Amino acid sequence: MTAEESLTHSVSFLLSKLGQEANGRFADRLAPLGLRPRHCAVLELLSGGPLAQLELARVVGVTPSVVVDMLDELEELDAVRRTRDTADRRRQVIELTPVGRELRRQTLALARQNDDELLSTISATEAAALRQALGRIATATGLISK
Amino acid sequence: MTAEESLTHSVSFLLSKLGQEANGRFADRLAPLGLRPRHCAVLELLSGGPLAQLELARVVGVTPSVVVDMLDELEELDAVRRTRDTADRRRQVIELTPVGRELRRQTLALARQNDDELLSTISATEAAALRQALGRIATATGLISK
DNA sequence: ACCGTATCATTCGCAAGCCGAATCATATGG
DNA sequence: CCATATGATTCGGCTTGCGAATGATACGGT
Repeated sequence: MTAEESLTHSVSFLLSKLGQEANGRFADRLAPLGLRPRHCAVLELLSGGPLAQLELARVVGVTPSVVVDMLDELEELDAVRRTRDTADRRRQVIELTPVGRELRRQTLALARQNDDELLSTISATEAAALRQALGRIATATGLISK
Repeated sequence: MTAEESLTHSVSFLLSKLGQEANGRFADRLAPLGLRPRHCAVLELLSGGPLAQLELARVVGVTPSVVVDMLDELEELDAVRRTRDTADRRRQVIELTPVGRELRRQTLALARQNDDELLSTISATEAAALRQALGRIATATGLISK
């Protein structure tokens, strides 16, 4: 019963395992849309307004070259539009298209489904506590913006 | 305040992100020992007694070929010993060496350190709730054995 | 006792995902 | 007007995992 007796009961281990699991399931749900989890963060960010690629890279936490690939794929789906910034023609301003907005709406619904599935085995109060604790840690470690 | 308004507040997203973060930090702590997170699960399992490689693969949730690599690395560190099963000479019986036991002890300590760091930003009661919720979900989804 | 089939470990080549360095266009300051 | 900095892009490489062959050994049927 002593919670720390084994690695498999450490929060770090559980977090890592469950994180993979959650991500995998989410990926499965996303697949029919032609999206992968990492695209969702981009759609999410862009829903707040247009951004330059470097900003996107910084906030999402990946290399600029990765952003290029992701945007290529999103552009392929007509989800985003790249337009040169007229003020600074080096920058690409990335903007959500109506298709992109709709896709984002769907990813949110799928995320909720995924949550429901994952949390179905615990009580509502436990789920609420979990959500709160995760949110607090994520903000404290700077993983999510506000 | 409505928790589901954005993707970044879904449990799936937070779990995935924090899982990566926890894993990354754990990996950093492990690096000086010459280990990576995935090795820890193996050390942990073997601490319960010798196992065949296929069993290891099944429980850890990776391909047999991956187990070969991991064991090669652990053997390089003198942490495990491979011996042919005399009853069935196809099987390799994997056993922890004293070095392996010591390494496992250290990985546990590092996992605790990692937990403390991650949980330092939330209260003890929140941390307990988090640990409980994660454990429940992990067992329910069959991610950890008992 | 022998042969075909199944099983375990291992090797090998492959694909995905991400990074860092090099490149090109454009901007900015002296 | 030139030197330097910056944004996007391309390219090559590294890591990690998988799945398909391979080789050794076991096992069941005849």
